[in-house]
Amino acid sequence: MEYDFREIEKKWQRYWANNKTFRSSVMPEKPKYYVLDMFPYPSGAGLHVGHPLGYIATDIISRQKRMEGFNVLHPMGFDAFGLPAEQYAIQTGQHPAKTTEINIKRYREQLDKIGLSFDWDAAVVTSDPDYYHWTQWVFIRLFEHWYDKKTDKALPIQMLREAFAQGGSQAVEAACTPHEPFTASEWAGMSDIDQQKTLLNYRIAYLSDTMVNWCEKLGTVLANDEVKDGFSIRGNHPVVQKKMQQWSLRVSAYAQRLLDGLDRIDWSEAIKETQRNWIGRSTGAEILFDVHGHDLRIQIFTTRPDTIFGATFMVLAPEHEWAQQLTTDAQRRAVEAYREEVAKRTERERIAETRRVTGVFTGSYALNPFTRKPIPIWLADYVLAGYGTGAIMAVPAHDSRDHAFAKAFQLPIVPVIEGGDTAAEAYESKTGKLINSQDFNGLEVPRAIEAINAKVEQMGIGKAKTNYRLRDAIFSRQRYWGEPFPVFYKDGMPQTLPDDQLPLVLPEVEKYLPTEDGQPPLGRARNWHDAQGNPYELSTMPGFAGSSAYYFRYMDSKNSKELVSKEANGYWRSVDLYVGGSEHATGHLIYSRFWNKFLFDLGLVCEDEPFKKLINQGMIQGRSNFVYRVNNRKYAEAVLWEKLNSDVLGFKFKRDYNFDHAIYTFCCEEKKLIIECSAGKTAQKFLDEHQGPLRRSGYRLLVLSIEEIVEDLDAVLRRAAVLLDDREALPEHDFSKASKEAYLPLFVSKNLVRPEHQPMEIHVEVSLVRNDQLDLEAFRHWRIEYEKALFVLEGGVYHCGWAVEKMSKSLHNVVNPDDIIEDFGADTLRLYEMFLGPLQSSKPWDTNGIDGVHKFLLRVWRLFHNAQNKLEINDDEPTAEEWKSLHKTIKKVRQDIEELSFNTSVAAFMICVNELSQLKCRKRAILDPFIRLLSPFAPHLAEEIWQRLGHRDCIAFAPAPSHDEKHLVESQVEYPVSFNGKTRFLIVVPAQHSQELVSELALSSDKAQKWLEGKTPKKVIVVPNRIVNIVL
RNA sequence: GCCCAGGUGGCGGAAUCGGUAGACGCGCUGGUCUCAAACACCAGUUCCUUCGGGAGUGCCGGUUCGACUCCGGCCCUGGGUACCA
Repeated sequence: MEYDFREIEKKWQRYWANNKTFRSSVMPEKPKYYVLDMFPYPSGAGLHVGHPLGYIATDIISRQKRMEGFNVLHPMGFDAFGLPAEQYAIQTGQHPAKTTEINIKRYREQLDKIGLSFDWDAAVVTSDPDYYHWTQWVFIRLFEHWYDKKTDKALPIQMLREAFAQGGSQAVEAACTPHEPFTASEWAGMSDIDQQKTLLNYRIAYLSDTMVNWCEKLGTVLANDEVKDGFSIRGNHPVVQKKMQQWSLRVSAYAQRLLDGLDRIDWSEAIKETQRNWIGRSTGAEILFDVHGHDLRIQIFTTRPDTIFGATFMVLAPEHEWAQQLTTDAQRRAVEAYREEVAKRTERERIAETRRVTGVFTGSYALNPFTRKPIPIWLADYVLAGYGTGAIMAVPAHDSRDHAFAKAFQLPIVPVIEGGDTAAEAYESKTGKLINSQDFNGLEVPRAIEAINAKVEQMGIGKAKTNYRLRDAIFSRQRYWGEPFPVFYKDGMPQTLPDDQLPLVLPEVEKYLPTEDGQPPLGRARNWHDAQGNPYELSTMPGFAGSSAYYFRYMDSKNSKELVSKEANGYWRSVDLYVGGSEHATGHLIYSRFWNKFLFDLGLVCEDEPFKKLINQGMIQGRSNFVYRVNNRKYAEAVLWEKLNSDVLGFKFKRDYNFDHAIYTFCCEEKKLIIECSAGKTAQKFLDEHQGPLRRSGYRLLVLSIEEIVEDLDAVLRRAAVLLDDREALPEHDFSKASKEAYLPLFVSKNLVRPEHQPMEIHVEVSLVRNDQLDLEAFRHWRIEYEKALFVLEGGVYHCGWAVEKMSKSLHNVVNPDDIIEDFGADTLRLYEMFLGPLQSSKPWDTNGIDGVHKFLLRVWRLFHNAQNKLEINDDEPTAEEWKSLHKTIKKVRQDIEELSFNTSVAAFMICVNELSQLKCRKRAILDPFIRLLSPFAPHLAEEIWQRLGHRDCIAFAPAPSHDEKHLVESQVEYPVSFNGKTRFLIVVPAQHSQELVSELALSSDKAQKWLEGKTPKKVIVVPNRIVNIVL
């Protein structure tokens, strides 16, 4: 083999590993570049070709940056805690650490084969105690801090204690769980336990009773981003709402900063928008409404205080704390029934019943603070307890949900903004003047909002308020395979472990299931308590715990004293380029920004955003292949009918011939011949029953087995022809052979399939198909039931159908990178993944196209080697043409790399190689920079050639070539000449010609005369170096 | 429903400060080489055509000397989100 990629790739992968070529360290004299891939969860299935897409892209960037003189940090690791390993452990008893280790090993092998320049010395594995030591350590800081709204940062709990001692709860403005206010003396009078309970309302990591997403099947709670449509994202199991004591992280405290930070980072607008929606900021007002006959004031939240005169009723969440008190005796039974019904309903049912309006009247009335008119108070589940104040003023005229509710329960609809037909539907637009609003009539909406807010504040019944949809993240999981909390309980109150006792290592358990009394699996661990016998927390941390600060550990992964040293963090700062899938938009990418900001507040890290630039690589979809299994009988009848009907036998046949209370498949009336198709087994029986009666009526009966029609249609037709020829001849029948193997699977090539064959589309393993042609032998061996399959071919081949679908085992379209590397090499795989299309867009994988890039690499090899496969290179001075080919490629490729447009840079390389091959260029001055330019894309090939060229250091750190404009200047310009915008011909003009001269040359050229048709042009436009357009 | 991304040959895709639409590759067709096949190499390949040319970047309209690119309206596909007041 002239280009022996197997040998070359093995050699250089070994070289890089042995020499630790890509090991990174702090080098203050060099500029840094930190490029990171979202680390994978090592699943049992291994990598398919879709996974390394982003890794290859970041590898090209890393290699390019190294050659540009940057000190590059390009690490990889494993997000190793997770449900699949634990589910597997439950099924098999195998320790999840064991399977995880095996899976990691396999991932590592697969990644190594691709030639990725990772610094494996910096690798982290989240399930490694040396790693989760720091996850636990950060958790303790989260527990030991609270969020101060005045300085807008996290502060130590000790400061909060001091503030409470001095001025009670009024002394601070903190992000906290709502609770009764207390004075300094009340604080001083609290027991230690009560003080601890109170502090939990403020801690950033806190324990509380909250409504959680409980997944019975997984036996654990899930965060909002782990649930979709009432089902768990992992495993698709039903999820219900349940109140439980759980750890949470006060992410909501950071809502505004998480929102503001988005404006300072270079992420795709789509992801930023998703995060903005998830954070869900809305500005409005909280307003108190008196309750008629009660000494209560209900606080509502609204974004439309301008519509307060249209508030004709009030709605509370069914779980609202005052729902009971507000219920009158007459309504009590109805209210209780409704509250029970709502509580029982699962999240899933609730979503399924969206748009079904339900609710119940409490019997009480609130007073509209402006009109003092009583308005009924209802309970309805379209108002959520967890948002705003859990209560709204309903304005049916200007809110569609309120409108639907008012319609359903015949409540009044009063328009207060002109411009809509509010009897029919809600007018939700914020344009128009106020009506029915006393003093505020005539004001435009924005002005009215200001005016009413001011009035509300003046009346002392409310104030402007901003709300966020973003909820605190539930942080405990009732599972085994996760980070243990560094927490023990004393007198029922949580306490964190001292730092010197970290890491708290995950204990062994004999079974990975919950205990008999419903405790999490850690309830099975022996001695799961501290030295004093205080029990440890039984929950473990969720998946996102380990991935929220991993990018800091890479900076200083061996540091056993700190999360990250000041020095390492100060040098690497934050990730310059982060690449991963967009599915993490609302999970990982929010949580890690939150952790980062928290660590920033504590002065532990120097940047408040972790990922400067983010790219979402598109999914690689699978390309499935199909075979078409047909109904044997339908197929046999169809092909036979096609022949009989096309008159090849010279007689007219009828189909579905009705005779003597029976329907026969085909009949030639003229010759009184009936042809019947029958499955082999039943053919003899059919013959015995029908032959006699038909003969008596003067008909002859030819029974054909389906098998013989399928196998040899011509022989069948010959037999029929004989019978048509000779009136007297009796058909012969021998079903002995056919009857044995009735209905062998029959597959018809794609273009021969007809709907009347009743085809079934069957996914076939894509490795059995090449260029959409089926390997029949391999297919027969694929499945035992296809061993004796019959095929109807086109031109000797079976053509498969295809479709683009998700790459998945069940669709048999998974392509393994190892196989591609075995057949074509890692450099070809790398190049082809990039060539497929833009990094960010989804595109189907099609192994068929890979020959193109492989041939390209072969041509590169031949550029340097002669027919004897010996390096052949000379030191001749390149021609202008050769210089130009090289330098335009350098310019294009380097610009494309900056823009992450790798598909076009591969195309540019191909063009360059085609040109240089054409020119038979073997000049060192051209090929030496060329191979350096190519090296980030095809590093193995480049290293090998680089070494053969006589270089002793490896190409990975050779200087990147840069282009020189002087080689790109043109002496001649080719102008397309168009008439009325339609291009007609080209003229070649010296580059220095003026526009007037170009215009004259265009008009005077021979070809122009034909298009001018003697007319004088109205106008001639010359765009320098671009185009000439003649307007007639 | 709302938000985002995207609709270009048989396929993946290229070209957007408006300036030759279809680069590059696959596939296909023809040719050279070969006993033959594979490989390799060369030529062709948007569609229609009366071989003059005409049409063409989801659809309709607009701006312009000129529109895949800008503007208005609509359709379709993919993704996200869903009673957040």
